[in-house]
Amino acid sequence: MKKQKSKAIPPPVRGKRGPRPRNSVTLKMVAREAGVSASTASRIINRTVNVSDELRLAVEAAIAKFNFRPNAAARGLALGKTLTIGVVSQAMDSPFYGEGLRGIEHRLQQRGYAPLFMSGNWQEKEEIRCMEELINRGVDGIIMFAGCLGDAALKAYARKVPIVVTGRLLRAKGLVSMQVDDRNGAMVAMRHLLDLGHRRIAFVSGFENHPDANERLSGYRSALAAAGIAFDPQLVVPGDFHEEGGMQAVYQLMDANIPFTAMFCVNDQTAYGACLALFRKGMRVPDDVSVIGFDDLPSSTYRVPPLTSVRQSVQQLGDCSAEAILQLIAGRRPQITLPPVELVVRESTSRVAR
Amino acid sequence: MKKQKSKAIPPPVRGKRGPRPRNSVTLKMVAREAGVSASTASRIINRTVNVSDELRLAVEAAIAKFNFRPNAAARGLALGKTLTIGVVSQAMDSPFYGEGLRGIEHRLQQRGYAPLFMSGNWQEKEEIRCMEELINRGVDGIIMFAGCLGDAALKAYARKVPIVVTGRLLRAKGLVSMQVDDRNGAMVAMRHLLDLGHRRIAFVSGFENHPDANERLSGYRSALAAAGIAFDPQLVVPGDFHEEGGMQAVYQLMDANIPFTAMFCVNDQTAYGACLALFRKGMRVPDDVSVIGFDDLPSSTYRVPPLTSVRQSVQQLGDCSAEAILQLIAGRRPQITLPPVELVVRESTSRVAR
DNA sequence: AGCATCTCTGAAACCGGTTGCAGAAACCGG
DNA sequence: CCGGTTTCTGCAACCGGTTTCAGAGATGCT
Repeated sequence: MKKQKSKAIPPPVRGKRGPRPRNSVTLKMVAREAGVSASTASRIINRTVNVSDELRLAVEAAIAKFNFRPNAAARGLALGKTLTIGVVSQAMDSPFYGEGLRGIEHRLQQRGYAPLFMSGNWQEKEEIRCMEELINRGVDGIIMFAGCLGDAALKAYARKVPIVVTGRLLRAKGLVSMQVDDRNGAMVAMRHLLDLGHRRIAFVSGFENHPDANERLSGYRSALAAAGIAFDPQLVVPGDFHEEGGMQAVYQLMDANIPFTAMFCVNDQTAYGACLALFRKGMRVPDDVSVIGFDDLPSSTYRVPPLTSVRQSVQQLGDCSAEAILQLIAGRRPQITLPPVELVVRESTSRVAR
Repeated sequence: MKKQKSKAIPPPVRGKRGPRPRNSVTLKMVAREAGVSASTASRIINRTVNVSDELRLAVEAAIAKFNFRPNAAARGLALGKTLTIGVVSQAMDSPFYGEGLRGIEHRLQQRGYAPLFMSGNWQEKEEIRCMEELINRGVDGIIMFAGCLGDAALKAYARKVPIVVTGRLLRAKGLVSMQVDDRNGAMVAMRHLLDLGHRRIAFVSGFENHPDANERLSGYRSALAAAGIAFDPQLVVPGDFHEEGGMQAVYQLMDANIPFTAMFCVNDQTAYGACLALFRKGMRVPDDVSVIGFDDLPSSTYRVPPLTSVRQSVQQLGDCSAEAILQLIAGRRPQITLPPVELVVRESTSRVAR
């Protein structure tokens, strides 16, 4: 007889608790105003069952009067869902991620979900922190936008919460991956340069072993092979997916006196850096060197000269990821196809000088 | 005697409810594992009171064993706070907002808060939707980053939740505003151009009546006045804070045959557009026309040529806003000062051609 | 030893919603 | 006019934490 249930203690309705200056209207208040119970009010709000018109109108009036909005935390707690999707990317201020995030935000919003963005800053450890944080905030799903977390870890997380990951191919339960056709995009870019008569084409890559970089390199090599041009490893220079990498690549090539008439950059930011370095070296784009990027960031339209690039619509990638995670949450196996890559010819490429 | 508390109804511990496949470890499970009650476990986790070392270790072990992380929704509900700050900006994919958001994110994260970003897309109605959504999600505070919502509405919201707003001056209870020194920044930019000998300086503005644009215009006029140059309204052209506006401005000036040797653009994006339009018109920057921007976006470093600009560190602005909202929540009246604006001279400005 | 204090700990009341269950009211057919 | 349905509605039990309050030991003091 550990302790025998009260009765000796007539529940002494304790007064207000300490910290409760919450400035919010509660369901109970609405219900009282409308002269119904909280349950009924809840049911009316969620259209769970039919109720008489009379009550419905009364409740709706009360809601309007108080401008009542149900507390999301409470609802989340009761329902076990938060209508929130976690999004892990690398940096908010990167034009690449920014565009993707916009796509995600737009799609989620129109479905009543809100995104919770977190940045991993290109560090696996930070990404893990983000995942943990998102999970214990109870997000209904997670979109990992071009992250660098290992496949195994990702699969493990997928057992706790639905996940959509972009930028790699990976199959697992509760997980969907989406990847743009890097290889094909690279071939499209290369074909453009080859058509313009270029034969010495440099490739500025990204971080070593980054899947996107590898795929694009693979496309680069295939296109060369298809054109019957021998692959010259000297023309492949590592980068960092940022402007700085593009600049260094140009300096490295020119300092080593390696001749080239065109550059295929792993992404637009790298191309920006390359253009600047070429400018510093007194080379004109495209008259002396043609430059082509990948991603077609919005700002590429406004570069001087406007940059030729391979469009993969990062925004659309984000949009599709959002759609996929929603379907995954709904229990369907999403079958989403990304739009094909597309060459956008502007003014940074031209026929090779003879 | 409304209804006399049970006793007739021996609380028939109902079995598991329908939808509860939640894959989470609960405090109760941890407590049971450690052989203590939930209350004690909670106290240990939050360091609310002293407990014997023995129990603490037991609980910590259990937490580690299950990798327990308290459910944020439940905690939020109980505490009345969510450790979440709502952030309303205009667009995630804008380099300007992206940078600010990054500053906010970084600061919040190191204080254990998470940002909930929402975009208003330059529409007051959308901003209202964001505010409502954030409030009923129970955010602890809101940062309105360069928003366009009316002052009155903002003040009204400030009575429900602490607010920090950037880009305008406004005093109200529960509200703090932060503004960069637009006027002074504009004067710094102008002084630079004037020092280089320019006399016909165009100003490309933003949306009409936008406070930032007005302040910068005011600085433009003051600098002219200080240099003893008459203000020529023909040289002031409206824009849209985007590249497109900068392009149109150049076309408008040149089509009207209005001579100018330099342009002061209301922000960097406008300057990008101006540079492109000048390029299209066959004018060289800076040889024929000097161009200066405002904001010093990261990508300005990598333009061709690198853009001279007034640095206001949007990231730092975000950082300060985050600090301010945290202080406001803590009940202190924040006393934050932004770093002063700073001229960054690069290669888009040069001495006027004679 | 006896009584007042102090320190820990657990039961139970909350936070603000949702929902299973059952009772009440309205509706029906015989 | 009555039992059987069907439709509504309210009570109370959750969701997973935090916190008040009181009870149990341990300690201190006379």
